[in-house]
Amino acid sequence: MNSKHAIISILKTSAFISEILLSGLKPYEISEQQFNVLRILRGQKGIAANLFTVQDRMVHKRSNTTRLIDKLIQKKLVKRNVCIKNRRKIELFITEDGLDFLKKIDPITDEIEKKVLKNISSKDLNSLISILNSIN
Amino acid sequence: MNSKHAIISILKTSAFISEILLSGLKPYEISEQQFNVLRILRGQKGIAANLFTVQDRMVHKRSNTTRLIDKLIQKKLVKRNVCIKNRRKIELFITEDGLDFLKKIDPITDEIEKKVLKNISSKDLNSLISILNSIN
DNA sequence: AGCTGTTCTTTGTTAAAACAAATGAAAAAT
DNA sequence: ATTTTTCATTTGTTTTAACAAAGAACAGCT
Repeated sequence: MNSKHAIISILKTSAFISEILLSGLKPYEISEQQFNVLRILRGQKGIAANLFTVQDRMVHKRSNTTRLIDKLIQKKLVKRNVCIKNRRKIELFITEDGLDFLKKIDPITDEIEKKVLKNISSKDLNSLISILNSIN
Repeated sequence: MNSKHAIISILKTSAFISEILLSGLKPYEISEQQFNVLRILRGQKGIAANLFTVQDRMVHKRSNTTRLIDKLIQKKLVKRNVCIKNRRKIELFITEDGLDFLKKIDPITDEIEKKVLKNISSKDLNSLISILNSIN
């Protein structure tokens, strides 16, 4: 009975946040997924990531990561090399341009994130995180 | 600091649930959004819904509701009339076929919903719902 | 070496989402 | 009564997601 409510709340809240984030990103002509990949690569701190690694950390695992990254490479935000040790694998890095780009957008997403959660107490925020993390 | 964690948890959990739901729906060849619209129309209990009403209750508000409903009409799960009182509006109803279809799928989604949340106590479930509802 | 199976990534194709603009109908204004 | 404005939905176009299948590279085996 409550399961259904909880599921709907999660899905709706997520869609609500996504829509706000997307409209914040729009002026910069980058999709939510591209933005996520870029942040994953920044999180690597110079260590190469292959497609599987990226996909594993992505929010939406069903999307076509190759083509998503193609777009980022077109924009020169990401660099792709073939791995010398295992030529099936690729090595992905964020470029300097990519880092600059993120630096420009960070304050915007930070503000959105804070704004969205402004009514939630710090205690509730922690409960929320821990409950959600026990789901997946 | 925690805002970012919370946002990511919400988005990831939602994507996780969506993917499971989608794979449950797949054998029935209906998308998550089509399924949602169908449930919204069932919730109307015979009262006509117009596009705006449906869109307002949908999880993803950016999608093209006209074409989404076209698909449901093709499948004869939904009926669309022009409203006589105001011919700009349309009247949407779920058909008998639509109700039967949902009756067939309900147990599957119910089971998924329960399974996904099986580790969450009833108390936590209620906190979760109330925290999320205070976001949007 | 040649064959077989497995891994990692790409490509092709179809369906759906995202956005802008257009249509048609009613209401309001002149 | 005609024009303008607003409303509700549809249509057109481009981008992205979803899925299946192919391709290239490696590892293990005989």
